[in-house]
Amino acid sequence: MQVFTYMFPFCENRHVTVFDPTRKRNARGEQRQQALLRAAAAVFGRLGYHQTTTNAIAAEAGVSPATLYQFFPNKEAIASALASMYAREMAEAELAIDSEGVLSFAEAVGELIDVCMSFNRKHPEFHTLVVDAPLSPSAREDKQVLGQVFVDFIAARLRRELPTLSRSDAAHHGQVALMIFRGILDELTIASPHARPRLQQAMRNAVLRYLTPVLEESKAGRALRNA
Amino acid sequence: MQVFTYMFPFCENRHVTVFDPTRKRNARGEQRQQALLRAAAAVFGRLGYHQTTTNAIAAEAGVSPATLYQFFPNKEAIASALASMYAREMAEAELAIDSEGVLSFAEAVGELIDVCMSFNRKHPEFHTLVVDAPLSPSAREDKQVLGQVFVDFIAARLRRELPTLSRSDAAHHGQVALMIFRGILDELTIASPHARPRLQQAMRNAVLRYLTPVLEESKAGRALRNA
DNA sequence: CTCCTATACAAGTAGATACTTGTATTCCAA
DNA sequence: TTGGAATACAAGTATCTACTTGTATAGGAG
Repeated sequence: MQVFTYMFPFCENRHVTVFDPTRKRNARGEQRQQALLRAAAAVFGRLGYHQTTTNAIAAEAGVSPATLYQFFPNKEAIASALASMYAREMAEAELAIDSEGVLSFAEAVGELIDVCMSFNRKHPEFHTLVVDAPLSPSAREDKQVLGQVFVDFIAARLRRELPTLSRSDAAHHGQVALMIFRGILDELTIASPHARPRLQQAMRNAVLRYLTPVLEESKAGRALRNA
Repeated sequence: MQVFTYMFPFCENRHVTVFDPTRKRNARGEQRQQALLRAAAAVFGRLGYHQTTTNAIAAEAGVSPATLYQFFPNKEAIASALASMYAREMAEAELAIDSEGVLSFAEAVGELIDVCMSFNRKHPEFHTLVVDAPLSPSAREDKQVLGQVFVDFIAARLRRELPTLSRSDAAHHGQVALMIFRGILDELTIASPHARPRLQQAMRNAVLRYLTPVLEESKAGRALRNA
């Protein structure tokens, strides 16, 4: 796989036959690129990452395979572009939750879970991209940052309720909450519409029931010490 | 892909050049088949299902690729044979838990989780086989049965504590417990040895904290009605 | 022994699919 | 208007890997 070929100005033959990251885009090109991303999202959503072929993406977008490679160096780059987009968008949505800080712990965590579930329902292809696709380093970082935002949200809320909780313990509980979320999300993405509401409720229960004892046990400890 | 070719008795050329499920094995053949399965397990464990090539399995076993196809019709069959073996073995181990029925709810569920975690640690390749590999119908059934054994174990224990709980609710909670288990297991399989004990504890906490309120809330309800 | 069959492998084939080549066409800035 | 750059695609190629072919050897039942 040749990612791209530099064509230096002093080079005789300057026409670009492979992807060139420095290439200028005109309006048509920008639209094509967006259309290709939309098409890729649709096909990834239908078939999953591995089953999706670049030819299928090109066909879905109504262009030839060669055209696709004018805009993306390879299949991974398409998945990475989408995954990065979604990861940043989702992280932003999480950061916007309760910016005034008026929600209770349970309300805030419930809202976090709802936001994440809605996002995954709105973009079903996100799941396969994050789970199955080999992403570029930069996309992997965006994905990792997204996870960190989730973890930090919960850690911050835990420490707001219980300032004596160490940062590392708070982060640990955030991470476990994320694992629980992902475990149930895996099923949610393949669940029948009929089964979904119950699972969504189970998701909230599972995460909150894991987290609240972290606060409760400590209150109990305080009560004991105060007695 | 040609799974096998029937060589009928009245056929002139009876030599078998592809896999034949009816073929008799001698001692050497049985050993080769086991060695191939062991080799496959090792490579699947190192590389995951998709990255593993049949050539790599043959090389690991020290045989030619052609020899491998004397014993298995295709790559999927190797994964399926392993997955079936493991799924049955694991289900058996789960069914053996607390056969005398002396453990408390929390002890029994804790034991279930320990058994499952140990098994996955002992056979790291099981995870990729179950998650990534396209299995044969029969292996898929074994996998599904394994999941059901986990769910039923928890459902039975829930109903033993709380006979008024409906079968379908009990099964639902068992399923959610399984999702939580899988979510944390995903991380456990890639966690550093240093991080593992804490995660194992988190696993027990997460599942038990999800399940115990099912019993507690109902006791609370009963207490209210009795007041 | 002797014949049939199981075992073994060197050296392939076949099919899928990510990606390229060469060239024609459109756009737009100067 | 015109030339260079961007867009577009028909028709490929290259590679990977699951799987076969043909043939040679070992082993056990009779």
